[in-house]
Amino acid sequence: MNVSGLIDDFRSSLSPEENEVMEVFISKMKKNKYSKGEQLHRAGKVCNVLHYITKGIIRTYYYKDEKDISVYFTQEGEMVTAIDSFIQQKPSKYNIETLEDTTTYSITFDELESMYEDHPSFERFTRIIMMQAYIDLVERAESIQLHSAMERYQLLTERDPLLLERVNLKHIATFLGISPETLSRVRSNGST
Amino acid sequence: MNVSGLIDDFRSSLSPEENEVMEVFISKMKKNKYSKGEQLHRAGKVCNVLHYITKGIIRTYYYKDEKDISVYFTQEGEMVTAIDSFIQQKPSKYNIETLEDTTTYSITFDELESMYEDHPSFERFTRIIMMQAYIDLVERAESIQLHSAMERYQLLTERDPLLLERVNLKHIATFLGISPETLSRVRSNGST
DNA sequence: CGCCGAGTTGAACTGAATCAAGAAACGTGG
DNA sequence: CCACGTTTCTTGATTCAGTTCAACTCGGCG
Repeated sequence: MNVSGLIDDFRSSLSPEENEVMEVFISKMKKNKYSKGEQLHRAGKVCNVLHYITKGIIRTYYYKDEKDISVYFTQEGEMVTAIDSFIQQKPSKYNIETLEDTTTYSITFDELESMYEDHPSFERFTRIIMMQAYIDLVERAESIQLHSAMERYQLLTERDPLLLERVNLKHIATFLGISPETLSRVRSNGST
Repeated sequence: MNVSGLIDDFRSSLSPEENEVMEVFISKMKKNKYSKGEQLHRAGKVCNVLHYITKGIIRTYYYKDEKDISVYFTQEGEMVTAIDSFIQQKPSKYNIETLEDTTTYSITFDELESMYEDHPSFERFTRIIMMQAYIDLVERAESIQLHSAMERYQLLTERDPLLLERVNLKHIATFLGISPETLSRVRSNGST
């Protein structure tokens, strides 16, 4: 899960009483600091924490036949959790690690559930986030299905040029669904 | 958007007062009948209708470089809308058509919004649907990224063998992200 | 009976993976 | 701050899965 802009964007669209609910939400969040290379979540475990990143960058990945496949990169202003596990509270297939020193604010699954109980209007927050996340994912799925390695790389450079500075190319490669060698060639050829 | 089982599954997990909200929801839905080949939505228009299918099958597709690409097939017990448009009320890139004579129950975007207003707990309905849809889509995106044409075809035959009986192979092919020729070969080779 | 779309089959071609080797960058300890 | 080993990235040669183009088959349906 990986939603842009989110909290600020969301809050600006809120009514006063909704904003109050958001205050409660934010007050429940706990600050965390992680150093580069730290593991936030391991595959096989149940993930019950949702992180909002204020500094740093986090990689979500898993193993497919021994090979490490990157699924998303989550940066400042975005949220990350092992989504498969968090939603259903079942063991996750994903690993989550920091790629830089990172600061997050986190909330647990239980706290979130109790938010829904106490403040039904808070469901709206998650609904809107999920919808946006869904649309982003549709775009990603289609980009993999329909675009060549070259096109996918170019789309990424347009959408998030900074990411290439922050993340190893081998991770970018698996994220794009291509081999590191192909990514290298795509980058040196440039135009075609 | 394409969620399995949904209304029945969902209702069985509801508390009495939640079930009441669902009654309101259902009472707002309007029955529709379409014949085979009818167009439910056209790309470029804003889609403000959500359909729940009780009979028939519907194909969502769009054009990429003149080519018709199938995105999903929605069957009985599932919901369909031009998701990109419905969520944000912007013009859609998708077309939606029936592949058989089809019966649906539909609700408009405005009615749904007013449901949220009047019954905040209804947000939960959409939240849970979106989450499930999200997880399904993640699986689909990964299947395209990581599996060969053969594997994708086999996954589909396991997950939904009936679909192959109801849908032209050329549509199955674009849905799987392969050419009709490759699909044909995959089907005749069988094992490998 | 002949047409038409759907599906199959064959041959040539191509984008990307794989395998292998070398170059560059990185970081850790002395 | 340099030296060394490790990891990351590039480059080349080969191979392969899947596309494209083209011809052909089959099953309706006017």
